[in-house]
Amino acid sequence: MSDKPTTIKEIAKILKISVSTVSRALNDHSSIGLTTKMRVKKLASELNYEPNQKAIQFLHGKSFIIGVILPELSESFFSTAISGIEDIAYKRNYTVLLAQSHDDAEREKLLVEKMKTQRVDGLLVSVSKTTSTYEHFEIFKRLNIPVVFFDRIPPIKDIHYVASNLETGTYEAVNFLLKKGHRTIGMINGPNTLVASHERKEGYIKAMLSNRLKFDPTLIINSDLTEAGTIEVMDNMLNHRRKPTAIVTFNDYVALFAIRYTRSLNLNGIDFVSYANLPIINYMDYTPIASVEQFPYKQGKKAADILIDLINKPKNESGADQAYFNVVVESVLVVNDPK
Amino acid sequence: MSDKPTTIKEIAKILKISVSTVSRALNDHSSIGLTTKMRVKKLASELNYEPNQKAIQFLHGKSFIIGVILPELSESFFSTAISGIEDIAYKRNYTVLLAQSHDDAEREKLLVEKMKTQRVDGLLVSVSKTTSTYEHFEIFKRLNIPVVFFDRIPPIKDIHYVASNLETGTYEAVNFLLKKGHRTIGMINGPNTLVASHERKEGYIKAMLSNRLKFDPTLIINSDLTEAGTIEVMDNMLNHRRKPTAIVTFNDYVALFAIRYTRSLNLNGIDFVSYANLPIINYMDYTPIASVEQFPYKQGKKAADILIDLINKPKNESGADQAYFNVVVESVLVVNDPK
DNA sequence: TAATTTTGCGCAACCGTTTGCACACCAGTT
DNA sequence: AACTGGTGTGCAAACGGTTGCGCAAAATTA
Repeated sequence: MSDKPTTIKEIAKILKISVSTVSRALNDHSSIGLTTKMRVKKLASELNYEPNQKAIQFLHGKSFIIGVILPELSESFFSTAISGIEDIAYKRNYTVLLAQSHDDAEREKLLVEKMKTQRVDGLLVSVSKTTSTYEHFEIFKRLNIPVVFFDRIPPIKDIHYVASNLETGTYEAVNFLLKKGHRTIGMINGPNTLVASHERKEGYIKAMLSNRLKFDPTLIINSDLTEAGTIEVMDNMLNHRRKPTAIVTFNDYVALFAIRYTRSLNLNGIDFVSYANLPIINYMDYTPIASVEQFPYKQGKKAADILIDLINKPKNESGADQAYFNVVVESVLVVNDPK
Repeated sequence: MSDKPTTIKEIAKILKISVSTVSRALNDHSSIGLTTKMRVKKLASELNYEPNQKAIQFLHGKSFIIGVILPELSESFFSTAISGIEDIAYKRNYTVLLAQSHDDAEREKLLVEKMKTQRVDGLLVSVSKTTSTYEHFEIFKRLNIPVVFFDRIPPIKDIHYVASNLETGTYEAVNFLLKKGHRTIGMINGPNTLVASHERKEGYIKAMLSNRLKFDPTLIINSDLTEAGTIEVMDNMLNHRRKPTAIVTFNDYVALFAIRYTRSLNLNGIDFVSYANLPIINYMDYTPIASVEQFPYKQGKKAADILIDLINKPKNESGADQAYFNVVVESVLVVNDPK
C-alpha cells in the first residue's frame, strides 16, 4: 500500500504539466488558471500528497525548530517555564527541541553540540549549576544562530537574557520579616558562581541597611543546595552566637529540607521565607510563610518571544554592534495563607 | 565577519578540486589520497566548516528527530519519563521534539499535525485524558512513520505500546490492605475511558475474590481526578453504609486531595494506598502508607528504544501484517516508611 | 615494453521544492 | 498590420551534500 510519499513530480507527470505549475497551483499562486488549480488540488488530495518539509527546510535554510536546554524538568520552575516556551513557539509556528543537562556541565556541552548539528534556528538555555566555562555557546555566534539565556544566566557580557530580578524580591522578603519583628535573619544562599546568589545577597543587605540595621555577613551562609548541605548549614545557623529567628532560603526545596530538619529537632518558632512558590507547598503542613514568586511561565514566554524575534530579525546589515536584550521579570513576594 | 556558513563548494573552489573529492575527503573515503585529505581537512577546520544538516536530512529523508506528545510535564510521572526517553534518544543519536497537550484533545490533534509537518522520524504519545477519537494518529501509518504509545494508551487495536500493568500492582495493593486487616476497602478510580481504570478495577476484584471476600461494586467510585471531584467522591465514601477503613486512590495527587479533606474533617484512621510514588511524598507529613510504583523512567526508556528500533527496521518487505510491540512494565507496591 | 591493476580524482545525477525569467497565446488598442 | 498587455504555463537554476561510474596517471605485474 503506502509506498514512498507522493511528490510534486508524480502529480506533474500524471497531469502532464510541469512541476512548477503544480507547485504554484498548490500554493495558490495568482498566475495559475483556476481550472488547473482545481485539477492539481483534487489529485493532490486524492494521492494524500504532503509536501516534504525536509526539502522545504533545506531550500529556505530554516527548520522552524528552537532548541531548549535546561537543567531539570522535574523542577517545577522549569516544567512551568517550558510550557510558556512551548505556547509561544506553538503560536509562532515553531517547535521545541528539548534537552536536559541534569546540571552536568559536560552533558550540557554535548547537548549544545547536538543542537548545533540539528541546526536549530535558535537556542534557549538555562545553564547548569556546574557550568563554569561558556565557550561552547560561542559557536552559535559564529553560525549566526541566536541564543537567549533564561533564569540561570551565565556571568558574561554580550548575551541576550531573561531573568527575574531577585534583588527586589529578596528586599521585599527581608523587609517583610523585619516588619514582623524579626531582627536576626539568616540566609541560606546558593553557590557564588550563580548570578542569583549575588542578587539575593544584595537584596538582603539593602533591606537591612534601609532599616538602619547593621549587616552581619556571618548570617549569610552558602550551601550546595542538597539536603545534606542544607542540614550542615542549618547546624551552623542554629549554633550561631546570634541564632536567627527567621531564615531566608535559596529555594523551596532548601526550605523544605531546613524545615524538616528543625522539626526533627523539635525546634519551632523559626519563620522561613523562600523562593519559587512551588505548588507542593499547598500539600504541606509546615511551609515557608512567604515565597518570592518568579513567574516561570512568563519568563519562558518572554524568552521564547525574544528568541523568535531575533531569528526573524533582518541580518545585522552593517555588521555593527547589535543590541542585546536583557529583560528582567520582576519577582514579587507572595505571603502564604496560614493553615 | 561571519557571513554565510562555509560550504563544501567553497572549499572545492579554493583548493581547485571537485566537490565530490572534498565530500569524500571529509568522510574519510578510502579512495582519496592522504595528502588531499589533509589539505581538505585543514582548510575545512580553518574555515569552520560545518556540514549543513538540513541538506543531509533532505538527502537521506531522515531527520533524526523523534516527536513526543504527552499531557503535562509538571506531573512528575511525565517529567521522569521524558528523562528516560531523552537518555535513549541521546544514546542512539536522536533528538526529542517535545509538546504538551495539557490534557486537551483538540490541542493534541493540532500537535500531531505539527509533528507531521516537521516530519519527525517517529512519534511517542501518551494520550490526553480527554481524547476520545484516534483517527489523527492514522496519518502516521500512511506516512510509514512509527508511533509508540506509552502509559496512557488508547483503547484501540494494532498499535505499539509500553505501559505498566496496573492490575498486578493493584492486586498487590489490595492484598496488602487485606493483610493489614482491612475488610472494607474503597477505590477512587479514574474515568472509564482510560484503560488504566479497568486494570485497577480488575486488580481490585481479583484480590477480593482470591481472599474469598465478596466484591461490592459500590465501593469503587469514578472521579474526574480533580480536587473538587475527589472531595465529592470522598463524601460518598464517608456516607457509604459500609464506610471504608482503607481507600485505594487513582494516583498520589488524588490521595493528597483525599487525605487533606479527611484531615480537614478531623477524621483519622483511614489508610490510603495510591499509585505513582511521587517524590513529594517525602515532604509530606500525612501520606499514603503505600504506593504502586510504575517506573516512569524505565517506561520512557523502553518506549524510546522500541520507537527507534521501529524507525530503523527494514521496511515491511512483503507488506505483510507486521508485529506490534506491546510491552508491559510490571508495577510493584512500595510500602512507605512510617514517619 | 606492453599489459594489467591500483590509486586518485572528476563528472553528473539526484533528493523535492521554489522562483525568476521567457514565451506563447489571445484580446483589445492604435 | 503592428503594438501593447494580460494570462497561463514551462524551463532551468538553485539549495548542499552524496555517490555510481568513468577515466587518467601511476604502480605493479608479466
